[in-house]
Amino acid sequence: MGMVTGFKAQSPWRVPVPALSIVRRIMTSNSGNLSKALPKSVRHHNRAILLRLLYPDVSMTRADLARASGLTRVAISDIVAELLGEHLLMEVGYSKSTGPGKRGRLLRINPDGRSILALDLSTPYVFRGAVLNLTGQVVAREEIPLTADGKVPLDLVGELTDSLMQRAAHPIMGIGVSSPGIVSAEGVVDDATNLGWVQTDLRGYLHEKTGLEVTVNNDANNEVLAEQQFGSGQSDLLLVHLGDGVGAGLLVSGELVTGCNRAAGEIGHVVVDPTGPQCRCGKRGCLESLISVPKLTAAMDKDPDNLASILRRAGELLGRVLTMSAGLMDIPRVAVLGDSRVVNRIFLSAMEKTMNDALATDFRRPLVVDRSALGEDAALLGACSTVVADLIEPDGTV
Amino acid sequence: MGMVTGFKAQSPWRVPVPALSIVRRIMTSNSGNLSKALPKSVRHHNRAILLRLLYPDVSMTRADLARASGLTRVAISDIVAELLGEHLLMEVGYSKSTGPGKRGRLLRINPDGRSILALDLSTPYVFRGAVLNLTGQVVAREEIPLTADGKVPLDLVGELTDSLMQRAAHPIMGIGVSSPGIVSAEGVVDDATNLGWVQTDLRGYLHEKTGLEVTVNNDANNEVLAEQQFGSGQSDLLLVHLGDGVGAGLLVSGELVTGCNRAAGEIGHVVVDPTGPQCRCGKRGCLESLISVPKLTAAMDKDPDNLASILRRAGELLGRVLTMSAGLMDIPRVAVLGDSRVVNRIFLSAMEKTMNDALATDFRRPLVVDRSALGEDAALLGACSTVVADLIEPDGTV
DNA sequence: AGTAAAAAGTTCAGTTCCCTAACAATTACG
DNA sequence: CGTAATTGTTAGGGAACTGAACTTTTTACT
Repeated sequence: MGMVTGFKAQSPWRVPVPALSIVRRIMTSNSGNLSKALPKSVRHHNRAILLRLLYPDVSMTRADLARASGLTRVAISDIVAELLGEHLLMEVGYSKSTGPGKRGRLLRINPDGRSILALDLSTPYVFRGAVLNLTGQVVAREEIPLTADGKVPLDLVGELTDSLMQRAAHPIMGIGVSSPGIVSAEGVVDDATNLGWVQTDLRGYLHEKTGLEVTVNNDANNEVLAEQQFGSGQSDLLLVHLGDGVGAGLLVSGELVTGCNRAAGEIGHVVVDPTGPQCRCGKRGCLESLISVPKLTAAMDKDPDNLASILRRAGELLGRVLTMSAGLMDIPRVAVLGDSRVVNRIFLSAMEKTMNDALATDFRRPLVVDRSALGEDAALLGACSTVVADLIEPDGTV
Repeated sequence: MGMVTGFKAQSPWRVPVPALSIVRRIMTSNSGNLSKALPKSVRHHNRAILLRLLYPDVSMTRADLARASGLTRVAISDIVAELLGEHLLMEVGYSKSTGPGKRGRLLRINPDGRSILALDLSTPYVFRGAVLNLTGQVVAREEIPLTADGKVPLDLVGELTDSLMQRAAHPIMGIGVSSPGIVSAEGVVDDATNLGWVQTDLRGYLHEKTGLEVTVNNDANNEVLAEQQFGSGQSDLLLVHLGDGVGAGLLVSGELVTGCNRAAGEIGHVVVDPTGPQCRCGKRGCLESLISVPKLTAAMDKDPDNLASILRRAGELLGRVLTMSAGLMDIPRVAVLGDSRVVNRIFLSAMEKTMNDALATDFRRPLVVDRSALGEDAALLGACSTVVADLIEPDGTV
């Protein structure tokens, strides 16, 4: 390899060595993963890896876990002993023999090792709650109507929580909440106009009341987590919830996108047609004013002969406004959650076609647009998953 | 707290306890952070925390570092001794006294502790390279024209690397590359049509040749990393590069978004106007066919009386197609990089106004649209930052 | 049937990395 | 000048991993 031919060494650029105005890196950067690591954190991390390998219903021997995790059998035995002691794992018989050698004892998550409480405050007229086990199965349900006798919503949340706690048969791991509005990292709910909540410290209230760990997230955000954890398993996913409003949850590399104002996914009042109808938010042509479920069903009721074309146009509109986002983030799938009168084949295929027509290239696999695999329980399951995440996500401390 | 009033215990939902089709969590999920943790990883993590606190030119004493990191002075002393031994840190005098007590010794990054090689293969007609120090200052530059005597681009990359290595005055930490096209996680470049690269293992080639660590990223992706590291410091940021093509880089919570096909940011050939002009990609009305720098300058040359309106319309168009993404991800700022004949005040303010008109709500701070703080060196600086990241990002191993 | 090989899980010693506690050195202040 | 505060270091101890060796169980081969 000879010298480079024809280059100008030290050539002066137009920008004259831009003196590198190195602005100090702002410490809010990088997902806050700036906490110190302790030897203890190593254990926490490795516990999470084992639990994730087994979650939700995989059976493996210690030796399997060692191979899968890269840790030694010694370390696995130690961690497993700890997890068995905490009733998070259970032994379930012996492995099938596949050749010479001692058969290993199969381990799996003990679904009833803990109970999880989940609240869904995002449905109209009613607060819903459930007790779930570690694997996300609903063990018990409660609900409490919002119309109730002059009580404020926060008290109803308290009562719902009380009755859920009484129905939990195992140690309660934590409370997960799906709330409408903007939810801060500290669990403070803002802008939940339907509930009249402005800067309501929901996490503080529940933690104070119960002493339990409490995670609060926006409803659509939790729904996309549920879709990952209990649905498709995809780690890049956009979920759009069509309901009375329009919200979205966004997962990138398995991480929930929350945004700089914690307002990620709040797309209902983004103007998509400045000539559109007046929205209750004051602007014209918000997405919500065009394709919310009430708007579409009203249009369909009014013009029952053109159901298909109403739905097709709505699907095309939603597809059009989301196309660039799907392209920008290179997302493989958009899941839509909502009333099946609206979110049906016609709507979804119009949306899918619109997006793929605009996105198609040879380096991109076609985008899939379909209905969320989860039903009405999505928000509850998502809330549950935020609680379980403390156990199976290594990111936590280290 | 009494019993919940008016709830239906065990009420049967329309979806009859959806049997929880718990699809097994696909193991590609969650950013691949599933590697085991060892005591060694703890040290790596804590080293990174210290270096990040000091990066790029902060001076602190050991005691300062202990307070800032949460680690004890003992641990800090130990880690610092190690870093001093590796010439990554240096002592620079004593701290000012602010009260009683011994004065501490100030520590800072030793900019010349390592050299970093950066290559920018994304500019037309020429490959550019630079030697940088740890803090991202350019120490030397090289370039090599692409027009050269029948040599294939890969050989030119090799020659450029050779000459850069000769100019590195300190131990070389690694090579960072900004390449056009789609770059896989393994550093294989695909779809770089200008260079004729299809499935070209650039990282393998350079690693083989030099034995150094090599990171390869798409050019726009690296540029947004540079903008974070050496520009604004924001950890949520969209950077749009207007050049012969149109590309973007996206940062969410400080993490680069790469997408399921590694095609995140490849927005140039997303159709934004199906009635638009034919694009060389075969489709009609791709973003690139409407607002690439050549297209806009051609339009401006042809109609010199309407420069402002051409730019305004272009800015409005770009703003319109990016609005939903900014809303969906709740991004505070869009930075635009490109020729100042196009990316100027008129263009940017049209874009900014378009987006804020559509996004404005009371829970969202106004979006900022401006020019990237970095100039032509953005891609080089970004490449450099990917190399330095191994040092100052705790996420790596643990 | 007997023996060798293989695999699972455990025991033991050793390493890394952190913490707490105690100490020496330096500085300000009354 | 003595006391308190602060920095940085030394010494001892605990948590969590590894590697090597060991026991037990199971299969396979002669």
